[in-house]
Amino acid sequence: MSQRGEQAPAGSGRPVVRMRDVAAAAGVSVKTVSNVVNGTGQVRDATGRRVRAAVEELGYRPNPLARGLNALATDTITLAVPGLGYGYCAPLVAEVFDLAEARGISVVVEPTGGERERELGVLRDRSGLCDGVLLMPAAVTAADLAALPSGTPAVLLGAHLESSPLDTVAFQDRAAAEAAVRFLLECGARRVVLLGEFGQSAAGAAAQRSAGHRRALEAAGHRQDPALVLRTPASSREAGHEAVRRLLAEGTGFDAVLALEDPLAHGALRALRSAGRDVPGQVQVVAFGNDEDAEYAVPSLTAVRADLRTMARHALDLLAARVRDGAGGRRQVDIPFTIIQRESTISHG
Amino acid sequence: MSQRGEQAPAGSGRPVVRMRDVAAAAGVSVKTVSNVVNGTGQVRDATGRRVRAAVEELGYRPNPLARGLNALATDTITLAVPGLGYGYCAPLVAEVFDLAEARGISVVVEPTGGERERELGVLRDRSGLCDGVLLMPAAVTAADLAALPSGTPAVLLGAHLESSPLDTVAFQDRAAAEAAVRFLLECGARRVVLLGEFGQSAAGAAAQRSAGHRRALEAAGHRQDPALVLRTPASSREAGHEAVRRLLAEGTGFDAVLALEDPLAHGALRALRSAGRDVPGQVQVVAFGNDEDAEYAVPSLTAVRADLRTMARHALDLLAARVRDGAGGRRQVDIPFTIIQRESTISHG
DNA sequence: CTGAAAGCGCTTACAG
DNA sequence: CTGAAAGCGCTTACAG
Repeated sequence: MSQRGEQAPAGSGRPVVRMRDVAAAAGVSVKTVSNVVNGTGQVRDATGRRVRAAVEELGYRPNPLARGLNALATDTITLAVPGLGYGYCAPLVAEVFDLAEARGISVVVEPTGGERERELGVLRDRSGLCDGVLLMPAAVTAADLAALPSGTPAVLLGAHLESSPLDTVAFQDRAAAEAAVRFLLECGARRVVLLGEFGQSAAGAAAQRSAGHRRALEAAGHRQDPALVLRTPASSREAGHEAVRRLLAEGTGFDAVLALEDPLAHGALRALRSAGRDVPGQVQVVAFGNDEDAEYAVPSLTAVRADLRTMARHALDLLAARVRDGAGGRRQVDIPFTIIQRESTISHG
Repeated sequence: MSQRGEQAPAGSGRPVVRMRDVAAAAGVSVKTVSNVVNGTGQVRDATGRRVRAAVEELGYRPNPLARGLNALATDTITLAVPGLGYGYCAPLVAEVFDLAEARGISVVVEPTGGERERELGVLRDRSGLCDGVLLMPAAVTAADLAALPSGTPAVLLGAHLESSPLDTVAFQDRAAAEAAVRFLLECGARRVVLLGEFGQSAAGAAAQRSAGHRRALEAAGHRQDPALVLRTPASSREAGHEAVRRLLAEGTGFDAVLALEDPLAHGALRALRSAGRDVPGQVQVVAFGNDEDAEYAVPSLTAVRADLRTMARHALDLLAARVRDGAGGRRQVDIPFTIIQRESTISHG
């Protein structure tokens, strides 16, 4: 006997209509209802109509939980990001939503706060709930990932974790930073401040970008002055503002700023303005980011922009392949970038 | 017989460890494992240890789908918003995540694109997948909601839908707009432009805010000049820029702008700057929003700010009560607001 | 084209 | 304190 009979669950006030109820109403078996609802098997026209009428009549909706329990597939993926407020998380999440929807899969966003334990937790615990995980790693290391029992299919988003076992879609961070600094040098800059938050991870995006900064300087016969590498406690506007304000107060000379995240650049602009420095006349500014704020900043910000939609598409493709084909050689996709020139740099050539 | 036996599902490479496997390994029944895993019932210390060891050993993780199927509760809520790029969606989603996590419930974000059909679809189809729905309505009407088979518990977020049957947490939009306009009048403004995107819905936030605008003007002995109500096609910076640019080109006189969304105000600022109008000297600007951009705009923006965290908290409380207690009188919570004075208005008193 | 049975992985009464 | 059975709502082979 059903433990609930025809009753709704206590307190919910929601009548539960089961496939069985529809079958009874239509005078067919549960299997036939299932066939009609899912378009599987063959169903006679008349039967189909009768079933659909009953579905309509009773307001039947299939229970995805029960369906998923059988399929061992949920048509759901988990997207784990530090948080919607971090860097390009929000726009990237939006792109993933968009593409996933077109493919008929749901997306569950799981914030990790950029904490190692929570990043690992997602990989460990979301198995049953979703077909795969898209993780934007902040604190987790390649060793952590290698130690994980190879569970849920997963794809890393954003940064390369060199020896990690997982598929990765990453920005060409080092190349992008290198290009940005080269660009600034061509614009006449000589002393380029690197402004950003550096995590522990030597493989993280910030480290890659820092390496690019150094290489571009060295290629041009300069060297990376440690005084010009500003490590901020966060990637906020406030952090950018404070770091540049302090640099100005110290009297350290510089003529350009490369900000690793958009908000830092906005803070830097404000500090420069307060100090009466002209941008781009005295100091040029370039920011990593995809932010529409960049266009509306004063002056508008020259930006190193990665194509988040392309990133989202590759990530979903890799994950789908992984879910379908299981383990196998690690795959890696690099996302290119473009420099969008705006008012914060001196146009040239 | 199990259809999978000891095999992993084809292609996934993921070994599935079931409760039954743990039970076998620990030499107990499935029920006992369940007791240990969930902390239900009584379990002897030694048994508990043995079970936990087996769990660890085999890397067992409970399947939440199966658990949910029984409980008819999923500890998951669906948060349906137009999209992360819309208005205050992203920060509100972030707040909901935060609070939900602390309560141990997962949040699935479902973008609706602000389309009526998709908004209704969420309410109809997410029943099995979650315990309740938080919906930020954009296109749906009270009549639509009334016509819905009373299914999933749901709470409306943001705007009041007067005769809707659902619980609501809303901003005091009309009162806020009224206060903002009154504030501008006290700052010496006389002709206050209302800049925003108005949906079809007469009950929407924009309509409420427009009503507040009118009432404040009338209370001060002015009247709402239709030429100063700018209906934008979107709530983007671009739309704000274009609308104000056109108003300036037409030569219509005005000395203040109340923007219904933050980005519109940024666009307006840019148009004013291009036209050489001093802000706040010639034109004062106030924006609805919670945006940290407002602080870093040039000039920084005076904002009407609602407390999104408070809104998120009330929404979760209402939904939890609804899930727990079922149908009953409709509840409604109003979220207050504050005006944050910054550089875009002339300080007074 | 349709049905009766077994199963997905877990929990909930019911017995001991 | 622990177990064997029935059930959650659906689907998947297997028969007809």
